[in-house]
Amino acid sequence: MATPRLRTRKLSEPTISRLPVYQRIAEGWLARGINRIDSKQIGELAGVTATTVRRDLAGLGSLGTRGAGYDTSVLSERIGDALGHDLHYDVVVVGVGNLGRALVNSAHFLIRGAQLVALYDADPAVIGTEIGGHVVRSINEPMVNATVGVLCVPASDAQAVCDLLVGAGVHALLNFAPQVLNVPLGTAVHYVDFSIELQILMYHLNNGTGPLGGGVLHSLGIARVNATRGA
Amino acid sequence: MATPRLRTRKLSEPTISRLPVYQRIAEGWLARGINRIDSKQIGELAGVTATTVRRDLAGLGSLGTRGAGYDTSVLSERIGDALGHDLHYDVVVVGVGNLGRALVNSAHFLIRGAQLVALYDADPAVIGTEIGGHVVRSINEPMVNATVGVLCVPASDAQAVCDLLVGAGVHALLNFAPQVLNVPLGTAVHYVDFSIELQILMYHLNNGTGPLGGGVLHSLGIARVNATRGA
DNA sequence: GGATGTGAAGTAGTTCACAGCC
DNA sequence: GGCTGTGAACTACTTCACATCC
Repeated sequence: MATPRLRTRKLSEPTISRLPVYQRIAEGWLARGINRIDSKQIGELAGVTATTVRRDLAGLGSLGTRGAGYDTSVLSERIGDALGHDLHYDVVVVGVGNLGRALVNSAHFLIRGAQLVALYDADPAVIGTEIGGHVVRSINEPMVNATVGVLCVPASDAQAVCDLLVGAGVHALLNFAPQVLNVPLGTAVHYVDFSIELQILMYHLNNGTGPLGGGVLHSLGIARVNATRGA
Repeated sequence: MATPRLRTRKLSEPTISRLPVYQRIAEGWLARGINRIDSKQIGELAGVTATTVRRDLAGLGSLGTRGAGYDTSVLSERIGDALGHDLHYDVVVVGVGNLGRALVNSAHFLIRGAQLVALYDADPAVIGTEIGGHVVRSINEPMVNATVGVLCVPASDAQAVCDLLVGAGVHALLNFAPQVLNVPLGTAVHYVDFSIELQILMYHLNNGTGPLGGGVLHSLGIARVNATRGA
């Protein structure tokens, strides 16, 4: 489990959120047979400045070549290392409504290192059916061992499911329910809330703003948080 | 369309992402008949410090009462005003695969002010069927007039759909495809990328970190961004 | 020549600490 | 007494500008 290894020093939160973007860009170029890219090109595609790209990448060590830019395959690999893609993660998805299905069926969702091991649901109508190559299990069955839990359940069930997952040894939760979760110290929870994303967009619409304003007016670098309990 | 009005001064990006959380908390308490809340309580439920809550709310004017906290109904209302919930938004969703359905069927997704006006898809098998009270139209039909467009299409189709929406007068896009969009200046784009959220979580899992560390170890305040083109 | 990597400067956001008001 | 609202300090992040190296 804990495989600390000689990882790079701690990266900043904004950097962490941008690295996956750079990696995807590098992989895209690599797939097209291009194996050189510079910080200006990455920045344009990612919607950030070239300086920011260089700072972010400098945090992973000296990956680039002065005068020539970055090697796309080295870049992809080193970012993967920094994000922990070389480790192995067993992922459990709880709740196979439309959102759960969307994730399970998405080619993009599970990246290298992450492997779906089980699906759970409470609805007898879907228990036993097969989705994305996995038979949906009852939430009342014992949980399999896993590292990451993804919650795609209603807010009212989120805490109970969270407790089940934590009890089964899950240390990281991706929570799509608009509900703050209580977890033991040492458990990471990351919240994604669609409604909040829409509200952020609406604010920018009203105010004609967005952090960036050059040619492409992105509403980049926004965030997500959590929600209320009960109600 | 443009209804600028006497809006509050510009709010910071992190503040904007937290206000919807505070609002939901206030509404939850209000629904339970409680009409007073203080910054410490909000902070605990939202996973931020009381000071941050007060700073954020101070940006909307003096909403609170010294010694007594905030009135939950006033709070909810004023946050709604700041985020533009008093205005009206016509929302179009393109792509009614699992993700599109999840959004359309979610009670939480559309908040006050936002109204779903049409669904589009390219798949003949779903065109003409009814989802969430709306008949799915063909992407080849002319687009209805709308303010906000939600893209739930594959990355390869995202730019084309984006162009259609922008051509039809849409000024704000919520993009779930892992694809950076080119839009005219003045159009807001907000990106949500599930795979990136998972990668951020995995980083925190490996590093035992998370911006906050008190009792609840949230991986709060993370972000989203975009992706590569082509591939 | 050209692009990286980085000290230094600048900007934005958070936290402290307390004055002000109920 | 208690909690808001805010100047001041602090911390974090970004941008500038340039020395460094291929």
